Amino acid sequence: MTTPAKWLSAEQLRAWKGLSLMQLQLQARLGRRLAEHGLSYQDYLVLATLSDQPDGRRRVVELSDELGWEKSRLSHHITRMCERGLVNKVPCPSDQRGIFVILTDEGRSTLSLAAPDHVDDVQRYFFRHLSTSQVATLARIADTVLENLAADALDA
Amino acid sequence: MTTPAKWLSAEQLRAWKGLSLMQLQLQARLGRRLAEHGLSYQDYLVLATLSDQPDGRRRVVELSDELGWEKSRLSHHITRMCERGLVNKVPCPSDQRGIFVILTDEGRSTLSLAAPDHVDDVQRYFFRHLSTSQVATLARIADTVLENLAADALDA
DNA sequence: CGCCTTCTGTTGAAATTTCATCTAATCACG
DNA sequence: CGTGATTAGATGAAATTTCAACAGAAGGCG
Repeated sequence: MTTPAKWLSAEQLRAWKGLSLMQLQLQARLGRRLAEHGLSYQDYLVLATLSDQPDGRRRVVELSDELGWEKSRLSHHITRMCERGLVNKVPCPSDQRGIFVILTDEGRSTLSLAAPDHVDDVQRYFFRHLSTSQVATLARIADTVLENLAADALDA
Repeated sequence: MTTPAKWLSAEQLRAWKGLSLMQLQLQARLGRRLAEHGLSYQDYLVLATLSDQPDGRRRVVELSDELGWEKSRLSHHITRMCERGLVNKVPCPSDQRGIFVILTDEGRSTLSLAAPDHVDDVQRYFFRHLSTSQVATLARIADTVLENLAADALDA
């Protein structure tokens, strides 16, 4: 064969374009609802990630990994969320460089107000249209692709 | 059960988070390569969309639909790409409000230089890890979700 | 026609994100 | 221990994206 693939097939193109368009539209839609609670979609992600932890705290670097955000972006964002009273920053005892980001009471209550509507939207606009096996396929695809990206990043 | 779904299942969560993380990382990776050709990922999308058309031209409103960008974002972006000489703007004869965005020779050649590397990356980092049926599933999911979002936007 | 509504695209300011750089702390290792 | 390399996070300026408001053109309908 010449090369593995000179271009994308029609089906690949449909999947590729569709996926990013879907992501954009979905995010826009979800953001519109979250705005009613005074949160951006990004704010929500941060709050939700913090609340995954029982003590509502995460190292900045952990958040950065989980969300896939550059550290600078996260740092700026956390600063702004701090000013709004949604989170706090406290130094990490075991690593003097580290910072814990912690949910404030207000952050927690804002999240708990927004979450039901948000989850409802995610179900309505996304999962409602997917079969169980489709969901499983998505999860597996994401894991596989991410694993390979990570592996590739090591030797590169 | 209480309500249809109070929260997301573990598998749903895995799919949901994985999908957006994948998108972010993928985009970052692809962007890094495109930067070698002096293009951002966004630039590439615009150029590629224009080059889909035989005459390399699109109405701004068409681009906005295809890319899912807000018109203001697109307007600013086109302006900047104009200044860099990648595209031109010409008024649309049949609709005095309309603007055609057109690939310049430089835009076309920049794209043709960047495209092979980019397509290669998309294959390497994404499609390489997917079976044919997984690709088909992705395409169908995106279409379905987008259709329902569009339908929902009408009566809302 | 005249009026009202919708559509297209632009604009400038504000908010967000990126980029390069910097400081301090940890780590690896002789 | 000491030194050089790496890591965590912050910072300010530049680039990008959003938001609200706007102007002109089309379209609908009396």
